[in-house]
Amino acid sequence: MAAADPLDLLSEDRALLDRTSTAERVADVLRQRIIDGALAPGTRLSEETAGRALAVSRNTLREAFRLLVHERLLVHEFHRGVFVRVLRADDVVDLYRIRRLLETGAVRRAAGADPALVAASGDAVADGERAASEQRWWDVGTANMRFHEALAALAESPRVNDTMRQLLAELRLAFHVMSRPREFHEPYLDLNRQIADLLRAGRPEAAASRLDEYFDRAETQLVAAYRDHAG
Amino acid sequence: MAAADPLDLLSEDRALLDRTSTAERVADVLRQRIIDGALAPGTRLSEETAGRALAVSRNTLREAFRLLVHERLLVHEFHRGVFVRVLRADDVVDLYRIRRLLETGAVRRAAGADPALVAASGDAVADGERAASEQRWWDVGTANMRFHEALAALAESPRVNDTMRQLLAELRLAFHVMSRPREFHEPYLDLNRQIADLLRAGRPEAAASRLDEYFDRAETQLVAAYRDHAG
DNA sequence: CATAGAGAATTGTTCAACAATCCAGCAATA
DNA sequence: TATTGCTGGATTGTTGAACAATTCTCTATG
Repeated sequence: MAAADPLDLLSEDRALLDRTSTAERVADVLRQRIIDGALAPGTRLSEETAGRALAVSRNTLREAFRLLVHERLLVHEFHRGVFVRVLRADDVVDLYRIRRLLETGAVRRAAGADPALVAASGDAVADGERAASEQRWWDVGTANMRFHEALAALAESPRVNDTMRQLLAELRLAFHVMSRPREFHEPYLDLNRQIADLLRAGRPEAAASRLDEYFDRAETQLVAAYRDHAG
Repeated sequence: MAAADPLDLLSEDRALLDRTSTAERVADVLRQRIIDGALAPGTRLSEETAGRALAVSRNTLREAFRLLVHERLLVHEFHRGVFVRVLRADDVVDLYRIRRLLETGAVRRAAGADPALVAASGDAVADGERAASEQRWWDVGTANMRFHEALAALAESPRVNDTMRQLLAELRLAFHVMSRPREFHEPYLDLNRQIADLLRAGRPEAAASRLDEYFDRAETQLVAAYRDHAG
C-alpha cells in the first residue's frame, strides 16, 4: 500500500469546506424537528409562517420542502401546502419489509465486513443498555436505531447507509403517534444484545435468524399498537 | 368482507385527479432526457439556458434540480451549477451491492408473492428476447431493467419499487459511458430466462442463486469495461 | 511560462407581484 | 335542520427582477 497522500486527506476535508446552501440547512433543521417530535405528524407548515420563523424567503423554503417531501418526511398537497407525514399502518408494514431485506442481507455478509463495523453495532447496544438503566426511554429508541443503522452498515454501501438513515427517520414518525416508548423499546434490548454477540462471535447466519425474529415481533407489536391508536 | 364502498374507489382515483406541479413535470422531462442519453453525463445544466429552453422561471427550475439531485441523477456543486452525474467505478460497485440485497431478498420470498408479479418478470424476459432478435440492443437493455424491476417487485413493497426504479435510472448513467450495448446485454438474456423459469417453477432459492451469478458476472464485466473506458 | 488581478458570467437568495386554488362563513332554499 | 351556492379572504404556484457572492476567463505583467 502506498504512503497516504496528503492531498487525499485534504480532499476529504473539502466536503466540510464548501458551505452548503441555505435550503439544505433549512431542510436539516426541519428534519431534526420532525425527528425529535417538535413538529408532530399532521402539522401543516405554512410557507409564510415557517419562512418568517426561519428568516428565509419563500423560494428557499420551498426548495427545502422539496427535499423533505422526497425523503417522505413531508407530504405535499397541491395548492394546500406541506404537512408532516402521518404514517399509516401499511406504511409501517412497508418500512419493515424493506428493512428486513437490507438488514438481514447486510448481516449475512458480515463475515467479510470490516471488524470495526461489527464493533460499532456492539457499541450501540451498550449505549441502549446504559440508557435503559437510567430510564431514558427515548434514548433507548435512539440507540436501537443506531444499532440497526450499524447492522445495515455491514453491507459497506453508502447507498444502503443513506437509504437506511432515511427509513429510520421515517419510522420515527410512527413512534410519535404511539406514546409508550418504554413498553415498545425495552423488550428488544436483550434481542439486540444476542444479535450483536452472535456477530462478534462470527456467526452471521445465526445473527440473521435472530434479526428475523426481531422483525417479526417488532412489526407485529408496532402495527397492533398502531391500529389501537389510529383505528 | 363488506361490500366494496364506491367512495373508496373514488378516493383511489384522487391521485390521478390532482395535477402535478410544474417543477415535478420539469423534473420528469429532465429525468427522461438523462435516462435516454440526450443529456450526457458531465453535461452542465445552466439555469439560464435550461430555464429558457423549458420556458420556466429560474426558481421553478431550481426546485426541479433539487429533486433530481436527491435522486442522484444530477450533482450540485455550490456556486458552480448542476451537472449530469458521472458515475465512477465505485458507484457501480455500490449500485450492484444494494441491488443484490434488494433483488435476491425479494426473489427468495417469491413463493408467497402474487403470481401476477412472477408472470410480469417472465414478460420482461420475453420482451428482451424479441428485441434481441431484432437487433434493438438499447431495448434489450430496457427490457433487462424491466426484468430486474419485476424481480424487486416480488418484495411487494412500494418503497422497494421506488428505490429500485431510482437505482436502475442511475445505472443507465453507467451504460452511457460504455458504448457496446450488444456485448454488454446479450450474454444475460439466457441467464434471465433461467431465472424467470425457475421462478415460475416455484423454485425461488434456485432462482436466487442464479441471480447471484448474474450479479457476479454483470458487475465484473461492467466495472472492467468501465475502468478501460474511464481509466 | 506562470501568476495576479480585473471584469464578465453564473449562481444564491430575496422580494414583490399576480394568477390559481382552496377554505371558512354566510345566505338561500327545500 | 340539513344541504347547496356564493363570496371574500387567505394560501399556494409561478414568474420576473434585483443584488450579493462566487467562480470563470482573459489579459497584462514579471
